[in-house]
Amino acid sequence: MNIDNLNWKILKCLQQNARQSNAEIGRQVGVSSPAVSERIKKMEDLGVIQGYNTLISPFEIGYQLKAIITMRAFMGKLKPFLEKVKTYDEIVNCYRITGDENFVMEVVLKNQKHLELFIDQLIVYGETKTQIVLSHVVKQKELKPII
Amino acid sequence: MNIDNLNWKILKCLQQNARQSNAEIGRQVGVSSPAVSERIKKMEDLGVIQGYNTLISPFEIGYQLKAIITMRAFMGKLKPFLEKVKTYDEIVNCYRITGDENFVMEVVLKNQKHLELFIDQLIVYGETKTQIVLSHVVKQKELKPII
DNA sequence: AATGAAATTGTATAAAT
DNA sequence: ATTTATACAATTTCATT
Repeated sequence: MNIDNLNWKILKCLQQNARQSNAEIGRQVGVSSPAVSERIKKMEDLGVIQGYNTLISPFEIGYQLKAIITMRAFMGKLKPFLEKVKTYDEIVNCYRITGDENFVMEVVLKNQKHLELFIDQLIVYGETKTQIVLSHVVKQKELKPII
Repeated sequence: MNIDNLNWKILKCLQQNARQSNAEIGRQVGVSSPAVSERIKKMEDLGVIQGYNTLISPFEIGYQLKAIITMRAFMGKLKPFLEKVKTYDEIVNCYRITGDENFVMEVVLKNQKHLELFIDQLIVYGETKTQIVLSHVVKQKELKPII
């Protein structure tokens, strides 16, 4: 899809605050609200916009620990893990990657005990490496047009 | 903050689609729209809700590559990198982590050449390890209440 | 802390350019 | 593809419980 300047402005608004009204976006980008509405709908239909999320502070709702867990699946366990991975509430994001390791996951946990129990579940599928998150230095940075 | 059952239901709705109206959420959870509005506002003020994002497909807008880059900062380069990291448009997320390595980043890139140029910028600050993302197996999974 | 009602604002649709 | 007009829906504010 060719994303023109106006669509980029709309995407910028939506990335900053997805809950803004179309009328408010229209005011910021200089078109009417039906124009905004139609362009957003088209970008949704074409898969440019994949959804609207709410960012929740894991800490505030009781998840005291965040970790990055990298996993190298055991022989024959990659496919079973691909099925299982969707069922873990702890895994917020999981990427399949190239290299020695097969998966990198962003996980949220209540405490150390929860981490231990969670790793115990993973080691059925592969060898894991756990890195505890100290801080979120760059958070869901907005995507910009490619020059 | 103590998040009661009703707030959890509201958060569930907002996580599924942040652009739903308060009236629509109210219908789903069984309260009036001013009640939804007030509870959302309180959760925003208390930092439980940190914002509303739009999920954009990097591929559709011309970022053909996604990578996970892990970095071990050189002596004396950790603090300078903490300043610099916010300025890179390629870095969508960056976590500071425990262990041998200091940062793990999720980056979006146009192509291989862009990746090469980007890594050239990073190696001023530290030693990097790049893992190319093959697929996004679990995508921004919704946070659930802790039992 | 939630509701109901009134005023304001936003959305959706259709007709026109 | 966008605007304007219009009918309908949602939001905000506030009095009430």
